[in-house]
Amino acid sequence: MNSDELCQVYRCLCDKTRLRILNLLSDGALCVCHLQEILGETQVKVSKHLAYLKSHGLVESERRANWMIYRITKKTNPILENNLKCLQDLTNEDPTFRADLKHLYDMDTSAACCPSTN
Amino acid sequence: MNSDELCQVYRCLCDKTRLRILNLLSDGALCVCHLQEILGETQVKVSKHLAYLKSHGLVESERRANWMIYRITKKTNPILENNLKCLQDLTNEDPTFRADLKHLYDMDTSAACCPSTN
DNA sequence: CAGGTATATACTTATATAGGAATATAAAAA
DNA sequence: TTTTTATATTCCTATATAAGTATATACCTG
Repeated sequence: MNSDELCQVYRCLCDKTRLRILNLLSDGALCVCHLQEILGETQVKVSKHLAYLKSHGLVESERRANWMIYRITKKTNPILENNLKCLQDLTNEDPTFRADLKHLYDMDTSAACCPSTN
Repeated sequence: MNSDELCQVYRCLCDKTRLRILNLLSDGALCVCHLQEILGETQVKVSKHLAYLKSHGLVESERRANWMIYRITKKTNPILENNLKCLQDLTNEDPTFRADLKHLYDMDTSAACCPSTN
C-alpha cells in the first residue's frame, strides 16, 4: 500500500454512514435491506455508500437471489483491519455504534435475505 | 471520542499533504519553513493544511520569534496515535514518506527556526 | 519607525462528494 | 408475461475543501 491508497482508505472512513456500515459488517455479512433498516437511512443513500466502499476495495458483494450481500473485503488490508478494530473499541463509547449493534443482534436473521452462512 | 469526532480525524488523514506533514511531525516538532522545504510545496498550502490540522486538534503550535513551531498534539488520541504508527510502518513501503524522512534527516537542524529542543 | 522575514488569512475558482428524486435493472413470483 | 421486490444508477443541487493570488499580520532588526 502506498500513500495514495492510504489516503483513499481514509476517505472511505471519513463519513459517518460508512463507518456505521463498516462497524456492522465487521460483525458479519449483511444485505442492503438489513443495513438500511438498522441505519434508518434511505435505500439510495445506503446503496451509494456501499458502492463507494466497494469501488475502493473495502467491501465485496455477492448476489443471492434478489439480495446483495455485502461483506468486508477478504483481501488483507492492515490499515483497514487496524481501524476496524479501533471501531470496535469505540463501540462502547459511542451511542450510535452501540445502538446499531444492538439493533443488529435484536434483528431476525432467519429471513431469506441474510442467511447465516456468512 | 465519539463517531463524529472519529470521522473528523479521518478527514484530517485523507489528504496526502497532511499525511506527509504528520509523518514528519511524528519525528519531532518542525517549523513551517522546514516543512515547506521538505514537502516542496508553497507556503500557503503548507500553512493552510497546518491550520486545518490544528483546528481539529491534531497538532499544536507555538511561536518562537518569527517562526511557528508545529508538533503533534500532546493530548492523547488513541486513533491518531494508532494511525501515526501505521504511517511509520508504511514509511518503508512508500517512496514519498521515505524521501521526506530522508530529507528531514539530511537537513541542517542547527538553524534558529528549528531548535532541537523539541 | 522603516524594512525584512515568517506565517496566516481573505478571496476566488475548481473539484469531490453528499443526498434527494426519479428511473433503471435484476431476479423472483404470480 | 406482468408484477413485485431488492438494489443500482442517473440527474440534479448543495456543500466542503483544495489550491492559487493577493494581502495582512507578527515579530525582529537596524
